[in-house]
Amino acid sequence: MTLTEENYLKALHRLSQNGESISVKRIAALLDIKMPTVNSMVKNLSEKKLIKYEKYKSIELTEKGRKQALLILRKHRLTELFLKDVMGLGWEEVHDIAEQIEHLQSDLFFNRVDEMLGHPKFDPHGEPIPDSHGRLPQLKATPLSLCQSGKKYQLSGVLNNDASFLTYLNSVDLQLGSQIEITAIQEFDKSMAVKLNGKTKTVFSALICQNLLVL
Amino acid sequence: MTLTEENYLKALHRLSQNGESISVKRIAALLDIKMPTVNSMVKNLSEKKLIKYEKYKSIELTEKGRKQALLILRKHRLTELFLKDVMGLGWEEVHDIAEQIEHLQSDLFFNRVDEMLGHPKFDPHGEPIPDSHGRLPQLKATPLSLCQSGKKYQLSGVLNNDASFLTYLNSVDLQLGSQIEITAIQEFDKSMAVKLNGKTKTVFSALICQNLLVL
DNA sequence: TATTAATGTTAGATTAGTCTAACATTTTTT
DNA sequence: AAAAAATGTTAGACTAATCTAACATTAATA
Repeated sequence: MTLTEENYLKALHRLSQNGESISVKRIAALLDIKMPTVNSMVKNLSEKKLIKYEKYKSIELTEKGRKQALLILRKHRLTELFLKDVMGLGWEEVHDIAEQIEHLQSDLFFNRVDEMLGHPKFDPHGEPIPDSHGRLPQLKATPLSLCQSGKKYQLSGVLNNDASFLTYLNSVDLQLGSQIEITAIQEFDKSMAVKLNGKTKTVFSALICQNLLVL
Repeated sequence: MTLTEENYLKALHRLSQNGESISVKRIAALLDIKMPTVNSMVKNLSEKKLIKYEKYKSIELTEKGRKQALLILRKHRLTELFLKDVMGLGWEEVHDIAEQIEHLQSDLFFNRVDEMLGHPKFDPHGEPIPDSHGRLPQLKATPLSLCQSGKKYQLSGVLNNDASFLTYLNSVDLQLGSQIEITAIQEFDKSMAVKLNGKTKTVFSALICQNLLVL
């Protein structure tokens, strides 16, 4: 597969995420490429059985195509974690570099990255990292707001990256992997009384709960 | 610059290393590409002032071209060291991966790699690593066999990668950067009595001395 | 439902990098 | 110095990925 084809597959996968059907227009918009160009690439990918395509109909990834997309996504997410955790780059700096590294052809390299990170299952946004066969773990991180009282969870990501939110998380010493136990939920405003890492007790507003992803 | 252009520049630089003049034929052979293809690329690089080219004459890198080539070489050599020392990959495994990573566009990434490695000046073969401006250090690693008695040196590379040789180096705990002090040189067989890292005393045969590069 | 708007497709051009076949120049050998 | 060999160049074709302009179909709206 060419680098360009890989980028189309990634885009296709991303568009297929939010339920809506995939159109030439949307691909063109996402990749900032003109529609006729997309059209010819769509034909190409269709010939390679990576997508299902019929004129004027909406586009779908085949199983083969989805697997390829997930393998690229795996490389992207592992790379982001690596750049951040091993190399100490800032979260906002890693995306562009990962966009380039994700296209490397070297199982050896990515297996080693995976190993150095301890075979992570989720990235810092709580998004699952596909395994080396392009399969996704069944588990999906849930917003804390949908969780039950009396249970324990692990912070697996956040849905909001505002500085003020992240600063708050720091202030209560909440990091990826931190334990969150819900001790009570207020009926009225949906705020939650929680115990963090088995120690600190505090209260999360509904808004905070909506932005914390847990497992 | 495109990836292809970068690879041509690297090839040009490599060919310019061993004195001989650079011909279309030699570039074609090195890159495994047909001569007419090389010919057109040579014209292209010439227009971009990266090489000096006249029909039927031999080819030379311009200062600009050499600088570009050295910047790529820098990325390649830093990457190889990183893959080996930070990621623990084998020396024989790193080249192909570095060939891909060397084309990444990210000063941030390579500066961080450089930093994590402690701004190394030489790669494990004793080859100098160009600085971030594409300049080479004046120093050139020397075989230990040409060094003087009573002086201290740092191991900067090896000229032999046989397993038996490397195993030997391991057995005397000799690594890149290790200190080697020459305490005496035998007139007869050119063997050297040495003190390693200020501790271990041993004797290196002439053959060993010829294959150790020091600064 | 007829028209208009939005979206999708085709046709044909362009660029980078590659090729083969044919021709040109330089170098080597006789 | 002439012939042969080696090397270099030009011409023209091909593929992947892009574009614009024109045309076609589907969806929205009056």
